Amino acid sequence: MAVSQRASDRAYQTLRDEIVQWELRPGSVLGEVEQSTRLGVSRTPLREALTRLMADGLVSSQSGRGLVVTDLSLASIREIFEVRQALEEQAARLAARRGDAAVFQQLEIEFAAVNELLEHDDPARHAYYGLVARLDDAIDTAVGNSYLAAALATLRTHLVRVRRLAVDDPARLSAAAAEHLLIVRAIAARDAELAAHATQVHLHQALRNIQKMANLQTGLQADLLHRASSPSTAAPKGT
Amino acid sequence: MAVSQRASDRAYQTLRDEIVQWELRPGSVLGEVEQSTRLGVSRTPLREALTRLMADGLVSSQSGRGLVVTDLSLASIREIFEVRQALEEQAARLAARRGDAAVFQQLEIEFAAVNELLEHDDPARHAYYGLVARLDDAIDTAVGNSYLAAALATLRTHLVRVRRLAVDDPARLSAAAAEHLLIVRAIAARDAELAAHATQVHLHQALRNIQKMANLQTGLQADLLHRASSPSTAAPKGT
DNA sequence: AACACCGGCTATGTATACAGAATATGGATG
DNA sequence: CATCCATATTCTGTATACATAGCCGGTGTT
Repeated sequence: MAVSQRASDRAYQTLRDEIVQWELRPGSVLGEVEQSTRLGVSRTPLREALTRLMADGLVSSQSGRGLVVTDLSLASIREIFEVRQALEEQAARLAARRGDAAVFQQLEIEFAAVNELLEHDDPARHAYYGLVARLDDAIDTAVGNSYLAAALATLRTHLVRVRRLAVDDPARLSAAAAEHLLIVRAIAARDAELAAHATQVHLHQALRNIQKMANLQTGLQADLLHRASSPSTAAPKGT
Repeated sequence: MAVSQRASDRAYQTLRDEIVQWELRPGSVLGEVEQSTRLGVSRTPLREALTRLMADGLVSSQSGRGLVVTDLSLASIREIFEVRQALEEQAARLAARRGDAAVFQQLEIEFAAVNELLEHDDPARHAYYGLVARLDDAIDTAVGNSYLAAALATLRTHLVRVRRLAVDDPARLSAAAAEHLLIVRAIAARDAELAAHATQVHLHQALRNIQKMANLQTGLQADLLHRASSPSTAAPKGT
């Protein structure tokens, strides 16, 4: 097995996935002994995993008493998007200047045909999000900036957490695909400023959609409790 | 003041300072036993410190065998500045919108009088860089975005490392202070776009200055060896 | 002489034991 | 009945012991 021989890596990835997938909800206390026994590793590698999670901002030490999964309020989502606007605009701009046009032309074709992807029976939208992930990878590669890539990587981790709240709106997904198409076209056409602007538009709409959904519900937090309580199977029971 | 009781914190800060101050040069191999004995802590907290340094991007595991202090080439400095442009422009813009004008008016007064600071006999420019640090803090506070603050914090760590290469130019420091003054004025006047543009100007000039100095020397690397020569510890391994 | 294999060594990765601190709890006293 | 203090428990933080894996050197064989 090439992946994750080290127990600390396994613990880190497991915990990170669980936090990102809302199996470990914000506010959950992560005791060392508790988690180490649960994950089947000793405390030493688990502590290393927790250290890395702290650096990611996924957990934080709650006033000296235990590590807790960080909260994800609507306010913090807005904060994440403020950083995202800055970094992704820059990434799109640089990718337009430096990218391999052929790569983005190929992506352009795929994004143009994304409606077919969305019509397939794919509740988790794996195909769609896989395409978005490939766009992210293509941008990272085109930019060729490890510091920017690292910053975007941690940011995207948080964004997966956000995604669990805002998905399931087919109309929004279709619109988002159209916005992505604009971005990809601009990059393929080597139009840096248009790529930057299109990215801004996309992020603005994405945040607006999240806020709209948050307003529909009577507070975001209340919904999280329901949505995260029924993990993988079945439809959430209507409230 | 609950400062760094934990041995892992002390080890982290010590190592981070040494890396940033070029006492531990790029390429230095950080063996666990070696460093733990040197710093007087056991391997466990030292490993935690190294984990955090890896997350910061100050050390990296060189092909799985041993942790080494990351390189800081001219290319990577350019990469750092690309991220910095994105983040600091956004920070300046948001600070202009949300900041307490009084705070920045006070900073404006101090930056206007910065030439007096520079004339004092202060080879390390502590007073000047202290003022810049207070501006950074004021911006962070004004923005009120923990994700942005965190991203800027790690970035600034790398920038201190860069600073060790590019300082010692009084003319540039004076010009930089003038650029800072423009930024502070724009924020105090609540002019977000001007603050963003002034920040871009400042960063452009700062990078240009670094590149100019790099060109004067016959390659940056050769100079690093001389400037950072602190022969006591950790010469790069090999030979 | 060159290459391959083997043995030892050093380094990391993990587990566990130990110490100190903080908190909760219970009993006693005002 | 409330409050305060003492004690016990449980947690984190640290140290050390142990296992394992990857390199280096040596030696033997081709």
